[in-house]
Amino acid sequence: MAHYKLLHDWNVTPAEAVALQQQLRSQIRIEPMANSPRTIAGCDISFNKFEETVYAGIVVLDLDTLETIEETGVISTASFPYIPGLLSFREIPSLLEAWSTLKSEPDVVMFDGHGTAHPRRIGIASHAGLFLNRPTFGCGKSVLVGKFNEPLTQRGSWSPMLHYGDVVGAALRTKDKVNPVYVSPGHLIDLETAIDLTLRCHGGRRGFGYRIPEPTRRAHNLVNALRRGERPDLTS
DNA sequence: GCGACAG
DNA sequence: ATCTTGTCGC
Repeated sequence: MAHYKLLHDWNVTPAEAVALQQQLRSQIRIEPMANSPRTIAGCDISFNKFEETVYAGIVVLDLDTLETIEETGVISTASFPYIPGLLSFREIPSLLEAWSTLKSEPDVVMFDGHGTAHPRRIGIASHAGLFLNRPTFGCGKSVLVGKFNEPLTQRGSWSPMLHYGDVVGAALRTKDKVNPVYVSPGHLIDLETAIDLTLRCHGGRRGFGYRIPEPTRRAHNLVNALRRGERPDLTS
């Protein structure tokens, strides 16, 4: 089973969460990946509004064929509320539970959110990367922080996202004429590699494929099916 | 002080 | 995030 290191307690107040981010940010390493990845994991959580129960899932794919290698899901509970800038404290705990049930160890992990494109440069992808101790990056559907020029409409076009003088990520077009996704490195990876991997995770080519990259898309479908009770096999 | 604000 | 049908545009 895949493991991770519990760097700190998750039972904290919002103020303590911010203090933890300030303390952890110095440990984040933005650098080229040490090894060429063969597998990539996508993760996501789903829940019914106003309820504590959350459904967390992870899907592992082969980077070359985009075939699903493994998938897992868990039903858990999230006590921390959603607060912009503190998303990791709400989602990572349950995602780690799912992670611990994985048989394989993904080479790199994609998150539905941001990495360095965060007010304190430690979005969910970066935070999780420290716990998992492996390359991670974020691919969000909307912006938290960062200014950028609209990239050209062609798939593959991108423009840097700037925040207080730092290039924190990229607005990347994953498909012709559709809104861009926002990519940023999490830990043990650089922006260029994160962009490349995101493009490789597209069922791409001429009108096929979606805006959301396959790892996240499949994880999203998985957790929704779990929430609706359509995947009893993942529970028992 | 006002507005913005991942999922 | 989630609740939901049709509809505008390429």
